[in-house]
Amino acid sequence: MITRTRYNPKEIEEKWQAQWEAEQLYHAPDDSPKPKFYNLVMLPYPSGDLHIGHWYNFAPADAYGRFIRRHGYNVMQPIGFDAFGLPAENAAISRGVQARTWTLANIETMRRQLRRMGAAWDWEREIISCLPDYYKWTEWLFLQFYKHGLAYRTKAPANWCPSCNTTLANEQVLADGACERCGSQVIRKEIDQWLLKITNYAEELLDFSKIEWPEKTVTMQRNWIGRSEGAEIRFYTEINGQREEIPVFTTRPDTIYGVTFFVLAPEHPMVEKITTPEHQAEVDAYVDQARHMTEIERMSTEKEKTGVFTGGYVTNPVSGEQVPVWIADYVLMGYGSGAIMGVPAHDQRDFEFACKFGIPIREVIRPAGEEPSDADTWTEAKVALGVMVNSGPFDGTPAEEAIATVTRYVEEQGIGKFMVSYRLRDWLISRQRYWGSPIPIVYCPTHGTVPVPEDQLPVILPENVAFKPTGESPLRYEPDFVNTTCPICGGPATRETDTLDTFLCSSWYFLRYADPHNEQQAWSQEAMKRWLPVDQYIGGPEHAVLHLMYARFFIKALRDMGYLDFDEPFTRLYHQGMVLGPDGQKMSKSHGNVVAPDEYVEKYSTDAVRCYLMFMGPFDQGGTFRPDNLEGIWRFLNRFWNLVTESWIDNPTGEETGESKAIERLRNKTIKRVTEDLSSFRFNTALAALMECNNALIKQQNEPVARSKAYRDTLETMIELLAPMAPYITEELWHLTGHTGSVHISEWPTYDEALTRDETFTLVVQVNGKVRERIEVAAGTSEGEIRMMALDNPRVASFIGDATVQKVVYVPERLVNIVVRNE
RNA sequence: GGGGCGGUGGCGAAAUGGUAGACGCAGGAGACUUAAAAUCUCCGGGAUGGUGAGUCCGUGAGGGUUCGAUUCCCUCCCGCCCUACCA
Repeated sequence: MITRTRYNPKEIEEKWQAQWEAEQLYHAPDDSPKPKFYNLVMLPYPSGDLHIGHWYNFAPADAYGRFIRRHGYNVMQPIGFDAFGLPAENAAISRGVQARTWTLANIETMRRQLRRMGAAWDWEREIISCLPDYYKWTEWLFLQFYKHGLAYRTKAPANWCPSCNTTLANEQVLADGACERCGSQVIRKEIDQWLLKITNYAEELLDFSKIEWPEKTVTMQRNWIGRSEGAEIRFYTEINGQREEIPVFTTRPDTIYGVTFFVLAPEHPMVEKITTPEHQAEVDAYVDQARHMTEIERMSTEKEKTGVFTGGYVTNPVSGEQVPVWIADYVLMGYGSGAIMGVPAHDQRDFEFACKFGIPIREVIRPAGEEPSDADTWTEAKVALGVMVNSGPFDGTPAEEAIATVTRYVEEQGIGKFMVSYRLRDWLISRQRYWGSPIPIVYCPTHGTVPVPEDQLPVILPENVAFKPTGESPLRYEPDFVNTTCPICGGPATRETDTLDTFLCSSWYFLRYADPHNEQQAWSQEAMKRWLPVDQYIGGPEHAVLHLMYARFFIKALRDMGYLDFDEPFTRLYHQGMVLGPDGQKMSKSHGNVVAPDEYVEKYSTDAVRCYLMFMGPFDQGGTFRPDNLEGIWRFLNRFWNLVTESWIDNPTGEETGESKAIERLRNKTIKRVTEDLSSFRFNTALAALMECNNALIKQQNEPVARSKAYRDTLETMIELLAPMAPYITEELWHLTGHTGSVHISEWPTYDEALTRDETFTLVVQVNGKVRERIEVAAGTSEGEIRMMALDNPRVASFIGDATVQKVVYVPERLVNIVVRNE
């Protein structure tokens, strides 16, 4: 027996939150006999506020996890915090609070917000990457990479942000050369740094055959790795009577006879040797100028080509011709060999360079059927493949064979070889910052670089540090941290004071969720077997090439070290869209259009906000947050609440029956629609189906059928179907209608395919493709009868008139199209 | 420059070869109310029509394939996102 009540979100949300936690309803036990499903969202940074973007990611992901769980899976849906990183440090500098204190306070706030969201998080598995029980294993992982030769230290040009006083990965520098975090202009600087050899895995990372990922993400990773096939050809010169070779990488060895100049990157070691005294000053000035630019600036295509002649010459090993050597910043030290052969006729960049500096342009490739022309009159390079011309013994080699022929030739002559080059570069992981995982390395005057023994991990990050605007890690000024003893000889030694890129922390956190409290190991083999890989990963497309590639690299490297036995971390991946501010612009503080979800949770309810975000439009497309539209969901939830409670009041026992076939059909159709929609992340149409069902039931609320068992069953089914999206209201209604267990562990409703079909259907009759009549026809009527009905229909007949019927197209249960022609 | 996604009522959208606009917002009219809010009922692409049955037009523009195109193909326009001297 229930009494009439109003939908009171605050009351029921708090009640069920407490109840679920007391029951540990969302804990995924390690010993369940059910099949596992690992449903993962990207762990948030603890900024101290769970913003609308988090909601848009997490709420639908949660609905999906809940949906899967109802199909009998042991769903693991963990949450944690990516807690190292710059904002904490900036807060420490600007407000004088400790980074750790600030971070942990933020985590506390976000935990509250995450709970209120009503997602089925398994809090037992929470991880916080800035706490020693987690970063101990991040350090341990670094040591494994080091021991297996995948971590190395070298002097490397680094992107350096003068404002943040830190190095940045290429990926963290914006296209205009600005720092991703603070927007200041990034410069280049050479310092000793640690890198991981992700390039060892370039080839394997190009294999996406074992994962179901969005095509666009696969494409982005493929482009990022940037594999190109070509040849290395060694040009040579003589300096002080010594033969010196300078290799170039080219994808177009067939253009070798078109080489009219040679370019070195300004940082190329040969620059010093090859420059003649009379060009020294000019070259020095240019090199110096290049150093002050970031790689991003240098790569800007907008910029006009610059460069200077070194005075030196090299010999083309194929043609024997001597060409001048220039230096120019459009040649990058980090790609290929840092030197190129200039072929202005057939490469646009070389063409622009040659035009600017008056270097000859020589045509050596001619597309089939094209007439010879004067290269000096060209306005752009001819980059298409073609027959080799002006190429000595190679003249006449057809387009299809040209590249292979020249490659084979240079191999035979021992002056070059076939080569694959990648755009991908090693991953720079050193950060001259305090708030990150320490790098467990000690520098000993006698033994050099010594890894901290594993039994001495973790190297603890000191908690009280002084920040100085020196550009070096504050750790450098912590004598208790810096000064240590050598693990080998026990003599005085110093610690590495750089910390690890936070992308390292997030490259393995999903492994730790499977075994979060293990004090002996980063993870156990049993935990890996039980939970990994991740079945469904949901997060923003902005991580397509950073996090998602680093994580793939980690899994492959750890597999090769023997710590894992699978190849890919995330089997299926889905990218949600972006929520825009009410003005349709990207949300940002400067625009003043940031939406705070808490405000709407307060005004309406958690369920309303969750459902609104899912109803907004397709999940992968995002959309504009329109506060007015929340009204619609709010009304729906209230109307549903009222319908259920009133129905149970009016008909407490539910024993009466009546003509209810139509209701049964509605129930089955709705189950089918919602099930199919949720399976493919179409939350918007799933909710629309539930609204339609609700509207249909409300229409019949005062009719006898409302007292039927079928009507009540349909309402119960609706509670069950809505539960993944609106967990609180459905749980309350589930109990109000007499159930005892949680709706969230009830079995997902099933439907009878036969009952999803109506007894009649509307037959559309077209004449020449235009709708002319609609006829209600009983299901199962034969095709012959239907054709007859259509042709005999008086309205249809009037449109046919005297014309001759050419053809009658019949689409079962849908339409008849009568094709006629006037004589 | 390259790659991707998108363009449908006043607005968010639905329909992926078969009734265009489901569902929802905003709006209008009415009911209830002393009144307002809430709630409920009805209306709603455009043109045309004794504004009645109906007819014609309509999914960014143009063309094509098809009995039939929002959906597939080609050309173009616009918007957003990613990427960018990678030899």
